[in-house]
Amino acid sequence: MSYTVGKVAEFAGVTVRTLHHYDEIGLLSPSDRSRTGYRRYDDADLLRLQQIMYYRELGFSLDEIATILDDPHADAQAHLRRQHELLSERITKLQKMVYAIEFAMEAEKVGIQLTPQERFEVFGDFDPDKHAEEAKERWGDTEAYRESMRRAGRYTKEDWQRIKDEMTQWGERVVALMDSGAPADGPDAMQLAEEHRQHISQWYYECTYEIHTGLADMYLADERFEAFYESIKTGLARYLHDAIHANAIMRA
Amino acid sequence: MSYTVGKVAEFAGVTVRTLHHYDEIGLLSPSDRSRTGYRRYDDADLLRLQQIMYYRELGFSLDEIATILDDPHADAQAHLRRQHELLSERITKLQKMVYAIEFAMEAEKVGIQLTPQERFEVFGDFDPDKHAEEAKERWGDTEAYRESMRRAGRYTKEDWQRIKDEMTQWGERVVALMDSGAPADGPDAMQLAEEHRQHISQWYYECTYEIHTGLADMYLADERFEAFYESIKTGLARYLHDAIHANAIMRA
DNA sequence: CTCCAACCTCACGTTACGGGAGAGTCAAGC
DNA sequence: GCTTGACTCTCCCGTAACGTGAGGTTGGAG
Repeated sequence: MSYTVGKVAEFAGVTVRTLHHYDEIGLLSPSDRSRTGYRRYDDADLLRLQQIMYYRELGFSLDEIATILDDPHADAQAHLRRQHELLSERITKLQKMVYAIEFAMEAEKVGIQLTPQERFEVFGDFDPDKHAEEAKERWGDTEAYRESMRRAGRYTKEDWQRIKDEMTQWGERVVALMDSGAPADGPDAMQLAEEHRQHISQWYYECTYEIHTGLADMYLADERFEAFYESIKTGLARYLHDAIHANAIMRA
Repeated sequence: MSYTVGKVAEFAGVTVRTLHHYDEIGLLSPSDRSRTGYRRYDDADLLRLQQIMYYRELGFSLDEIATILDDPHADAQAHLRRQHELLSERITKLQKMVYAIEFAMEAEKVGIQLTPQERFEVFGDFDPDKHAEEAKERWGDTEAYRESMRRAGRYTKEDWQRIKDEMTQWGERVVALMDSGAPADGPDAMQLAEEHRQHISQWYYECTYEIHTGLADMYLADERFEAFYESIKTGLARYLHDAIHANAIMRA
């Protein structure tokens, strides 16, 4: 079975020009041509293209990919194994970025100032990246964008005042509850934790139980957050942490 | 507090040239200059740079980033929320790719032929990507690379024969165990599951319990794998699945 | 036999910088 | 106060990985 450029381009999700380019630079030359000069790709070519796309996704230049793929010591399995490893690392890195974002969101909410170094910590050791179509189409005037903008992003000053007030009140209630000696995993504390989660979901972003416990961990693990909550009341950071966890476990 | 290009470049992990470029195209112009013409970046500039880098990581062009960041309707929180969402989607996509790789590795091992469409399914809707330094440095002659190459990638024909034999033997023992009526979550089945995992770890790639259960799920969920194992013996796919899961639960 | 879609080969344009030239600037040490 | 090495400035040309036609050929459905 052999395929034309158009077909290959179609199910590989690249343009015909890209395939022409790969042919030009010798990265992927179709193993055959029709007598009229049409490119004909066979299954082996497709396998190579697949490898190319994975490595490209992982940020290698076409030159590097050529060297990698033409290494006689590495077979298909070795490539897959390698790609698996690199992908996993990349996911870990992106997860760190997600954490950093959650941190920044929370920091901004309570007004903690980040130093420039802190802002860029997560960018420690990588370079640009592309996402293209999907992201492009999403931004602009898609439904998802309007939805997210509808939910937040343009509150009035009064809204912000209300949000702050709500939060302040909530804080007072937590402190009062702590003073009353109620346990952090009791029903009242859990109720307050749930309110906190819903407050975030309503005004900021959808806060799942997972994200919420992530925040709770942050309150304890990060000295800036800990200092912030401890300055309100001694033991508050841990109390919040425990209440949020108890709540998440019960409801999830 | 204000910073020079060099400082900013340093803790943002970009080159000075990049910052010059962003200034040229008006994406990020330092809010001040010294009387001798030196660029001076303040905290607001850094915040903007941080946003730029996140969006860049997410694959937006500099043009698009400019439009996005200059949207008066979106504040810092809105950007963070949006970035969080996009990052999560991206992670999901990469996880799908990891799954696809695991699938391809397993398929190649047992000799299942993939159609071109199947090969590219995961590339459905995105474009190039870069990873740069980290990946570049890793490839070539780093310790990690040599390590992985040492472990696999250049077996002799005899090695391959041994691997195949080992696998065949193992398969026969599983079938025999099934015939004997032993339960899939019994100690013998679990032992065979563990051997399977170690076989993969030894010859192919490090197969964690998590990956192993992923494979088990694949045996049931994917009709090609199911057909493959069912053709050996009816009920084998599920038997393997259950044994691997039982083993993973016990040992983990 | 006729189309139109798909293919071909140039060939110039674009994005996001890299890298160097040539010249001015800053701060630490003598 | 002077040197000197690291840092900065503004051109400006180079590169990678394609995008985007221009102008011409082919192939298969009707």
